[in-house]
This record gives sequence, C-alpha cells and structure tokens, in this order.
Amino acid sequence: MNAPQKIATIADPLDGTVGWELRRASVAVANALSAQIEPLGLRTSDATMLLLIGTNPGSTQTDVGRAMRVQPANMVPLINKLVSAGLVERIPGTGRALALHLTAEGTRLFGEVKAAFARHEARITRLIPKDRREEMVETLRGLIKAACCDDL
Amino acid sequence: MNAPQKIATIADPLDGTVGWELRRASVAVANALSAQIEPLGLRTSDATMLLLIGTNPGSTQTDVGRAMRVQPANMVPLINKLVSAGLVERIPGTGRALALHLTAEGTRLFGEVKAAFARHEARITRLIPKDRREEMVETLRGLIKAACCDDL
DNA sequence: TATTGTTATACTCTATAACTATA
DNA sequence: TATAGTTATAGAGTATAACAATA
Repeated sequence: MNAPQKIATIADPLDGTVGWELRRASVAVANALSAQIEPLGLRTSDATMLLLIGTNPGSTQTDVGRAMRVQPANMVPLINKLVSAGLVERIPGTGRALALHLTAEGTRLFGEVKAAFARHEARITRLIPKDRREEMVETLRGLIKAACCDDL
Repeated sequence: MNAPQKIATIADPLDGTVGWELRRASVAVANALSAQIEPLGLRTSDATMLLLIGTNPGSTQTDVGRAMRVQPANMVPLINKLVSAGLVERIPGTGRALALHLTAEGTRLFGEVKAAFARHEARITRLIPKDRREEMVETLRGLIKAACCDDL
C-alpha cells in the first residue's frame, strides 16, 4: 500500500535561534573542511597544525596550541602523531622550548594543506557575497569578544 | 624589573576566515548558554531535552534525537539520566515506541529551563541588532543547506 | 519487513592535576 | 619563580555494528 512514510517531526523551539543555527552551521562547515582535508590522509586538527607550523617555522607547541585554542597538555599527543608520521621535527630551542619545523615531507603536505584550505574558503566564498561575509565575521567576532568579557 | 611579559603570538592564517570565526563564536555562545543552564544542575544537552519534551509531550527518543541531531543509540544514556533524576517518564506507546513525558519535577524545571534559554537569547539579542540577526540566521541556514546538498 | 529502542564499543575532543626541565 | 613540556586520567560527544521487540 506504500503509505507516504510519515517522519514524525516535533515542534522545535531552537529553530531559528542564533545559538542553534550557529552550532549547526559550524558543524556543517567543519564537515565540509574535513572533506577537503581527508584525501590527504589527515584530520582537520593535523592539517591546521601543519598550516600553523609551516607558516611559523620554529614556533613552539604552546604557540600553536594557543592559536588553535588547544591546551598544552592536549597538544602533546597531537604533535607526537605528526612527528611519528615524519611530518614535523622538534628541535631544542631556548629554555625547555622545542622549536617545531616541517620535514621535507611535511613541507610537501603543507602545500597541499594550503590548497585544501583555499578550496574550502573558495566554496564558502561562492555561497556568501563578500560584503555579507565581512559583516558576518564582524558579528561573530562581536560575540566572541563579548563572551571573553563575560558580557554574553 | 618587570619586563612587559612577552606572549609569543604567531601569524594565524585562520584569523578572519568564516569557518574559524564561526567555530569560535559557536563555542563562545555555547559556553554562554551553559553558564545560564548550569545553576539548574543540568547540562545543556539535558536542558535541551527537557525543552523539547516539555514542548512536545509524548514524543519519542528518536523524535527528540532527530531534533537535536543525536543518534538514537546515543539518546539512550541521555534519557536514562533524566529518568533516573525523576524528571522524565517513559510511557509505552504504539509499537515499540516509548512516549516521553515530564514528571511534576520535570515540569517545574522545564519552566526554569525555558527562562534560562530566554535569558540567553536576550543577551544575544542585546548584542546584535534585529536586522543583522535575521540576516545572519539566513546566511547560516544557507551554509547548512549547502552542506546538506554537498554543495559546500 | 520497517521502525524503535538497546547494548557494547571505540575514537575524538576537552579539562584538570601533578609532575619534570630549564632559564 | 616562571615558562615549556609531559604524563595520566576522566568526562562528554559521536559513530558504528549487532541485536531485540513490535506493528
């Protein structure tokens, strides 16, 4: 008889709220980025570290973690993975600091990572006109700033 | 001598990109919501379930999970927690479905949860003018839609 | 057979405390 | 003492596979 399959949908008070749509969009965009990165055999976090280290040779784990909002303790296994994969080297620096540098293979992947991020950004750019995009970033930064100052 | 403490900052290619600012804002807003919810002794996920069940008495775990984008398997321990806390009851419905209802205590908390969400929304509203807010939600939904259709 | 619910499991991300090493 | 790094651990969130119960 094939009745039109009924998918129960319930009233959703979250629908249309800034917080909820923000979360969903954040997940959607993260997934889209992941799809660009995955073919390189990397996680988004791996690719982000390569991007930051390649852009800032000699920076420390703490530096990179600060940029990614990842705590030093949580950076250890992440960087270890990159070192094991032969993409990054830790070179003793001043104090106890370890300067991070890309290996030859890491440098090659860095190029591909940059390209993947660029493709990702281009896809977003295609969907959101420039002025809207800038206005949105401005608004998002307002929210971030307010949260920092406990005003949110 | 108190030299101005130097915090090493590195060049950040992510800075100003839609994806990164989106993620940071999403985290910031989620933390702000959490701060409103925490005094009730609940996690954001708990409060969201109460909100959805209270708004839709008799809905099933699958229904609620669909609205929250949580898979059925992962809803089990979440609902169990609410049942253990005496906030929600599972009442046998048609088929194997279990209709979810708030207990008296759950109903009381539901009121507080609604108020907490309202305060949260009001704080965001205070920061973003209405027209900007609507435009942003529209843009966010565009991103979500595009990701659904593999256009992102 | 399709839907709902459940169990078990594993992986990622995050947070914290306690510790070591170096200037 | 302050900074960088490390270790261990615990919790939340998420994903999948396999299974049971019911219309």
